[in-house]
Amino acid sequence: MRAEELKGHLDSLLLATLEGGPRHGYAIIDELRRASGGRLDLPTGTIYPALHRLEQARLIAGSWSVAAGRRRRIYQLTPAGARALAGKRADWREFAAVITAALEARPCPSPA
Amino acid sequence: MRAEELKGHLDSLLLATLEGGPRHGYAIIDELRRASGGRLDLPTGTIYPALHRLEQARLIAGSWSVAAGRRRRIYQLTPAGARALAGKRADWREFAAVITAALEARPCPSPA
DNA sequence: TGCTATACGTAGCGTTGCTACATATCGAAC
DNA sequence: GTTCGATATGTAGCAACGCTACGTATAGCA
Repeated sequence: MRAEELKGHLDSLLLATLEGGPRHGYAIIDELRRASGGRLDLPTGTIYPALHRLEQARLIAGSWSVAAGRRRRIYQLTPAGARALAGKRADWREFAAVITAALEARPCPSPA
Repeated sequence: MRAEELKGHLDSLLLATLEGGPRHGYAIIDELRRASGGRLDLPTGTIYPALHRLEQARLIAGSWSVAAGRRRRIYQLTPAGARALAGKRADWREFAAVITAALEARPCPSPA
């Protein structure tokens, strides 16, 4: 999976993962790997800045917790985040349809 | 259609459009608009640099022509471009499947 | 003591698509 | 005749994004 492809779609994945309940960053990586059959294995340097962005945008809310001596930042969807996710799902469906159509459809033969 | 979404997929669209025969930049914009039902309306500042990239990568070959007093740069797929397009189509199908799965699938409830 | 897994973080980089602008020709409108 | 829009190409500079590479820290096991 090339890196550039993911651009603009990562936020949707993170929000969708948090739809299943609050999670911390490391667990989100695990869940995305699981949900994709291992094809989505995102580095921490991708996840954490993205979570910070989403938190600043108030789409997710974070809080610290400590379990087994390890500090974790637990994130959960805000109402705004849930609305954003719905919009992003619709966006994705349209985007995927457009790209698929343009890729698969035989274009009109060029007049040249 | 948000801008970031397209990143990493534009090259595929351009190659696919040229699969229908040689075309110049302006005509590619028209064809993409037609093939997408108007939902893909790319600015020239997006198309031309992308075409230059693809030409430098030898995936397309350009040549000047003059019709009705207007100079045009006609591009056509190279054999390498056709191979690249096949790969990109496969990439897209996998990418779309992964994102769709991650977006639609209910994730495992978090243990938290 | 060292290694691995867990867990978070950031600085810097490279790629990419877009905005805004510049240039030029042609045909139609005024 | 000049203005305007469509046709046609081009570039400089910007902003956004995901990744690499690093750093920090704790827990558990060999």
